[in-house]
Amino acid sequence: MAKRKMTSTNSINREKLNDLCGMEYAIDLLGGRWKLLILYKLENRALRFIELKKILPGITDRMLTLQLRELEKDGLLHRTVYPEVPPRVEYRLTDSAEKLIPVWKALERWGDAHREVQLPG
Amino acid sequence: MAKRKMTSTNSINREKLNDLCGMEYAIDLLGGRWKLLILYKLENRALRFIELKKILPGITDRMLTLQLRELEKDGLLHRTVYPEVPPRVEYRLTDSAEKLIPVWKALERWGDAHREVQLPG
DNA sequence: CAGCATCCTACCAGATACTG
DNA sequence: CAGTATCTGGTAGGATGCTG
Repeated sequence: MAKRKMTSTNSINREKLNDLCGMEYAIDLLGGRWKLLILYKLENRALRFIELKKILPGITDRMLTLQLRELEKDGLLHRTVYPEVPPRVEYRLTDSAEKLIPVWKALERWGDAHREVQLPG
Repeated sequence: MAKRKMTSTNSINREKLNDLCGMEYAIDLLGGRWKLLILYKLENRALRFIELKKILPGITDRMLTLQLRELEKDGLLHRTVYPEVPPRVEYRLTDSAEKLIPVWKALERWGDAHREVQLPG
């Protein structure tokens, strides 16, 4: 089978979509180190580039830019540029992305619970 | 901040756990191309190595082995070896992993729905 | 069957410098 | 402020061959 790229820095091959179940599709769009985390931080609020950078520990400008661009392209983020000086750009969730809120809420709860089990005390 | 490895082929740095929210912890454990998919395929059934390989399109022996070992180490899979010839090894979800079922169910539904929106027709 | 060992490469992602 | 451009190393992950 043809190699399907799957990293945080790629978008899905549109021609291969019919081969994928919803899970694989979702993993393709959200997989990687930063994407889910970025969406999660944008829950119920728009944030600027620099604000995102502050609350995403260790991300570089480059990676943040790349991830934001892909999330935008995949219909998960809105990017709004305000024609001001200095420039201001805000990112917020699309309706599609907001439907993911229950998913990451559940994932977060699980993470907290599982961590307790694995690291008691 | 110290670089925190985050790939499908590493386990979390236990000393850094206090810095992480449940989300980051969960992403660390489940991130990457295969892990969530493997767990998903094991829902409600135990599978053998070769069976997993068949239903995971494109995975290599090497990657499947690596991912299974990490999932086992992180407390998400049970590995049962039956002392037979030829050898038989079965993998099944732990209780912790079973608590993730609602997460990937929701993710799967979202993937299906989002794909419809992005690719009408 | 269920893997491990080895080798190899593409490319992810960090560091740094620069720009409108 | 909100990004690009460029260079680079590390590693994810593929191919192949072998073993208990």
